[in-house]
Amino acid sequence: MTSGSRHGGQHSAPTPRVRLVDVAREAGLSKTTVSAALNDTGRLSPAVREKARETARRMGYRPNVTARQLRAGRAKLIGYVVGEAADAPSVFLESPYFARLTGATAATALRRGYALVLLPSGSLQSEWADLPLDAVVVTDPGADDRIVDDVLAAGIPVFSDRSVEGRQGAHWVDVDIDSAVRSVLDHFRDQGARRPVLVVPDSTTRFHAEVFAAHRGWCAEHGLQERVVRVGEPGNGPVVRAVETALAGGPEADGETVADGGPAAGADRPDALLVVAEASPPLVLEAARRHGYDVPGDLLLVCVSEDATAEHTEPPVTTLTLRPEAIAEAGIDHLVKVLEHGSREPSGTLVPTRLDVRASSVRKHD
Amino acid sequence: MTSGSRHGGQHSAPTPRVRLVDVAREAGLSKTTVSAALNDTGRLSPAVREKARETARRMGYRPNVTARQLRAGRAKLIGYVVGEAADAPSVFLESPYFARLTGATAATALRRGYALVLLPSGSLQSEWADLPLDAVVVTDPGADDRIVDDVLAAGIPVFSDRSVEGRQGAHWVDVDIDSAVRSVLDHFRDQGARRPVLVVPDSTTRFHAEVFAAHRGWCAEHGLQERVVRVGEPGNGPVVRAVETALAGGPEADGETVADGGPAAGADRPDALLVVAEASPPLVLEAARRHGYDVPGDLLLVCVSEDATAEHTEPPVTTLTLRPEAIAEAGIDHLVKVLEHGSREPSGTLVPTRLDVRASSVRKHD
DNA sequence: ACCTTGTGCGGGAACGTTCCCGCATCAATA
DNA sequence: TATTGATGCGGGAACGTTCCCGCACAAGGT
Repeated sequence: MTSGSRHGGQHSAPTPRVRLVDVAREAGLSKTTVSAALNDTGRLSPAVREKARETARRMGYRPNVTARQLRAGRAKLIGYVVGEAADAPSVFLESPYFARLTGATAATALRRGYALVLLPSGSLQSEWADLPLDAVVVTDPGADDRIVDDVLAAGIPVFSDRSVEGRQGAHWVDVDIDSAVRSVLDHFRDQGARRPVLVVPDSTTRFHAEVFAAHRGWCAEHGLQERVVRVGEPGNGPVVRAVETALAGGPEADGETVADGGPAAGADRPDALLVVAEASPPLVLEAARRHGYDVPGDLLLVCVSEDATAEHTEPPVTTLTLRPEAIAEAGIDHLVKVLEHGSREPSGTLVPTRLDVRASSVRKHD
Repeated sequence: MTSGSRHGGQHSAPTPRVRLVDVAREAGLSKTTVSAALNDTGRLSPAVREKARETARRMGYRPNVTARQLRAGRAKLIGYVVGEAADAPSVFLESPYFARLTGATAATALRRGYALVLLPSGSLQSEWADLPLDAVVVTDPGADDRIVDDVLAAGIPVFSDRSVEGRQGAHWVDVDIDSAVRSVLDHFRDQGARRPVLVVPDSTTRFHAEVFAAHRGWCAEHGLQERVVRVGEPGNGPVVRAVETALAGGPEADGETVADGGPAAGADRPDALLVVAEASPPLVLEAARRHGYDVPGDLLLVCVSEDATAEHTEPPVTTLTLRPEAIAEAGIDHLVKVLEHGSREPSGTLVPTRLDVRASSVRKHD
């Protein structure tokens, strides 16, 4: 047992990786000294320090991260799950919002020294059970989602949205969707619209429930009829059909339901449309045109979307961005604070949105 | 030093986690026995096995994954990088192709017992250096990309596309884009098109180079003029402008260049369009309409895209899908084979594509 | 009666690192 | 010359697990 094939020799000793002791022996030093030299700690003479470093470099030494982690007690790993739609496995990334949120979260985490492990929605706990996760980020958990409970039960801190507020070991960052919805409705009103209609998914997500509530509140305060079309399932098809329902008249088949007074035809046609469901702006625009609307002449349009196509349509579509990058940064910052400074406060952060006003929601001056 | 606050006591001993020895002591057994009981190995009497399990359950024992990994020598962790566009940090997920590929890779890997760590493009090696990665998956590395070299130099196996073929420690899975491009051109020809034009990014990616080569080969074999418009940068804006260049006539400003004989106006107008650059199908369709084309009357259209909006346009757009799920599965299967069965073969796998023919590329029968 | 075989469990090393010490050595001071 | 203090380096434990052994004891055969 000299160099190759240590433990239970496989067949051809893939790469008898060089350890700290190997470097130490080669350099005629102790592993303690070499460790100190490489980590720039301890009291060492410059000569010895350089000798250790040079030897390590020459031998191609790379520290064993796992051993380090064991010593340190933390793996600097964060799990990342998107709740909701556990039935539609791993399609979540197709949504521009989640795509950008995911990318930004990974990048921010890495800059703070943490790596993000992608956990597809609906992952069994047996699958992430043997990952040394320091925390788990759960974005948009469904109301009946098991994942949050499972992770908390495993003793792992959870970072999610406001729906986990108050639970032991759970922290949250959320978007200020109440103000956002109100600001869009205000914008519609400023532009002269009096019959705005809202298209929103009929999901168990806290986010969508809050959109609905904010809209209801605003309508009540302004004495306006509440016009809502709810979309049964995600995807461009259902959303486009819901938009058509909203624009054409009464409720139709296919999962959509109309709450309270639905939009009516004729003189009562809607004059503004707020689409909160994730849908491609060009498709929404096309649907409006098919139903004889001129945007923004007859209909003001705002989509809650991160879809970049919005600025390339004719007219460009006004979007309300949730600023996923800002959410990611706020979330990771909060996480690091809790994990490293033992911040016991289960407080949360509210991130503001931004309305990018484009031609689709600005009334023409004629 | 009894239970709480072992090493250098922090301030309030967050959670003095229960270890194997704690369970053992509590149950009046040895750690060896408890370990065997929980892992269902060794020779134990049913009574003892159950006692150990019950005690562990009662005490809320959860094994330390890091220690396990140290013993096992592998962390079952795979890095995942998207090369190219290191300048546009972490936007890659917005492309439906990469989004689906990423999701599918994560899901497949997890099913095989590996977890995926998301490494934003342009990550410094100092950032992933202290991750216990068993392998790194690099999708679409740019020709001058440092990442592949860095990872290989770190002694970590790389799984990428065919561009890494032949390099020590590198393995590949690629898409059969040559056949794919030819099949689309054949399809155009079958539908009566004689002046197809190709829109392709001007990138250093192997994929795009191969698209260009396949097109050139097919044109030469069929004695057709080679019509190509290259797109300088990614994004819907540039691609749409490139499409307009292709449809309108000669080369224009804004980064596009026309190789060889560019598409001409008048009677020589193109009658088929193959867009390989990632772009929103509705936007491409709209651009064609703006230039007076009827699709598929005057112009057959095929997009290489995973964008789900393609089936919701009017007419629906024919797409060539690279089948990201299939690529992911082939890649991970190959990876597991190499990592676990020590398969030294640096061979690769070629995954076939699929053409989803829709109305946009089928000539009307009149 | 002894030797063998098998079963049930525990001791201890190993995985590779970090870090707390302790022991030399040497300069500076009494 | 003896005492202190600082400096430079190494020994060994610890992190929490798995797994190779070895030991005790019981049962079966001669």
